[in-house]
Amino acid sequence: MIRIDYRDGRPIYEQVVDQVESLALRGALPSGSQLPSVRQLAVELSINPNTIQRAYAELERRGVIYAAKGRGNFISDDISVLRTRRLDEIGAQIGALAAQARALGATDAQLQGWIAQKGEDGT
Amino acid sequence: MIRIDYRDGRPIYEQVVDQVESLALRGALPSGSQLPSVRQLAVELSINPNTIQRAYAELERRGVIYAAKGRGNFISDDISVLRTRRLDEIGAQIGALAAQARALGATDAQLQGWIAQKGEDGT
Amino acid sequence: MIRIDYRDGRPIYEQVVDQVESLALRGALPSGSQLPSVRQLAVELSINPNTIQRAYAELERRGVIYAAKGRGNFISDDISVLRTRRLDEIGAQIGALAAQARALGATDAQLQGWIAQKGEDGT
Amino acid sequence: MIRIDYRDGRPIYEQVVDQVESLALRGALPSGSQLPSVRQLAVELSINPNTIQRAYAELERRGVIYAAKGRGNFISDDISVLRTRRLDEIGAQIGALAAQARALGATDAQLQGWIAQKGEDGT
DNA sequence: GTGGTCTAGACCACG
DNA sequence: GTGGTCTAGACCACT
Repeated sequence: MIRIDYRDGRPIYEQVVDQVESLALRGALPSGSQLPSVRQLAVELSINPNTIQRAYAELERRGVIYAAKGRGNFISDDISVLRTRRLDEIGAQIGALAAQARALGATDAQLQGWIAQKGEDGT
Repeated sequence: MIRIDYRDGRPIYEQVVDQVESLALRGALPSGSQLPSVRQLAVELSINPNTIQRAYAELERRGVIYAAKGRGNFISDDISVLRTRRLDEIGAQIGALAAQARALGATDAQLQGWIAQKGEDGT
Repeated sequence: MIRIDYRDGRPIYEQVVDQVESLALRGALPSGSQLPSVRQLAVELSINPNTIQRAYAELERRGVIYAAKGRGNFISDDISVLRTRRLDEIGAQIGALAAQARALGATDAQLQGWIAQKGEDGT
Repeated sequence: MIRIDYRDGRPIYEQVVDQVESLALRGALPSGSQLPSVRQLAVELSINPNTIQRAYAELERRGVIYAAKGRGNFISDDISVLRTRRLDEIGAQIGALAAQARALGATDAQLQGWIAQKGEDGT
């Protein structure tokens, strides 16, 4: 379910955080569902438990999951709030990139093309 | 002309690279114009000459500038090519972000709003 | 009567202890009244009887309840003593927080506002 | 400047975070001033560098300090914002405790006494 | 068995 | 020399 790309320059714990967050925000991991334990996921991905621990701590800090000592880690209930917050962030990033593109001479048509849904008429 | 933000987590040499590249692509630094020498810019920014050297090396690798030994560093002639290449990169990033946003339930109207030019009717 | 919040980071036994103690000190559980049995409460809350056992042991240690072997657990008689002791603790905490606030530049007016009864003129 | 209390049940890294944050918010560590390096402070307190690293990471997350790779950690510029935020937190805590105290029968006089400045007429 | 903390030691990027 | 990441192994509190 989670994959580590060692060629990726980003730290492992960050890759884990992003993938779990993405799955949770998309609803692939429903609220209340239990995550694999720190040790179990560490074995599965063949990395150190401390690295998973760090990823889970960051996810809890972001409100994506909550930790119950002795029981496990679970997807948080208020995911929709996080989803809208994430959408705001993406919007800000797209806005900044669009401004950069315009400064380099991009036309509205180009911008439209970039955000157009890929394969929208795919069979 | 170039400013270093020490609070920024990004490395100093990267900040220099990005700012010079941005100025060149926008045309603020025309083709053939000479850049400040490594030592001069290092003194001006109060940072280590090695850091400037590294930034200039990266800029040369990207084709933004070229180094003429004993004479100095100059903005490359083929800036327009780099500009279109940079626009392609931005386009790819915006496309990826737009796909993410759609996966989280963003509407076309939202996407349109994000790329809309800010203050287009500003006085 | 007692509710467990699994999202709360605090251990379950501590949540049980705090809630029973609070009910007892407020008089909602009068002196001498019988508590649910360990097994019964464990079933009701769907948690391990060991956890309830630990909570009751802690409550007995604090003098909030007493255990009569073979008969059950009962609210202690000397609740008023515990209430004043608890008030002393709260007072110490408020005092420490007030000192912290003053060190950060809080005014007396702010402190007064914080301890002012909320909704004192509520209908 | 920083002291670890091993009898304190709280984790070491949290003690470091709280003490540095307190010093910064009170102005004892002015904005821009450099903190001891991770390794140096670890030696000074006779604890593992990783523990200090974790404390500094948390302080950076809170906006109290910023880290410049290869240069060191420095107190952030916008401390006043954090101070008011911290005061809001303290106010909320005092409010909650005051409500608890009232529920246990505390009088306004008692509350006033608790927030009264200690030793205000000390010679 | 589970999460949380800590130690010890190593490697890398940056300046 | 400095911060950032990772591994290995250990101990503790909680269920």
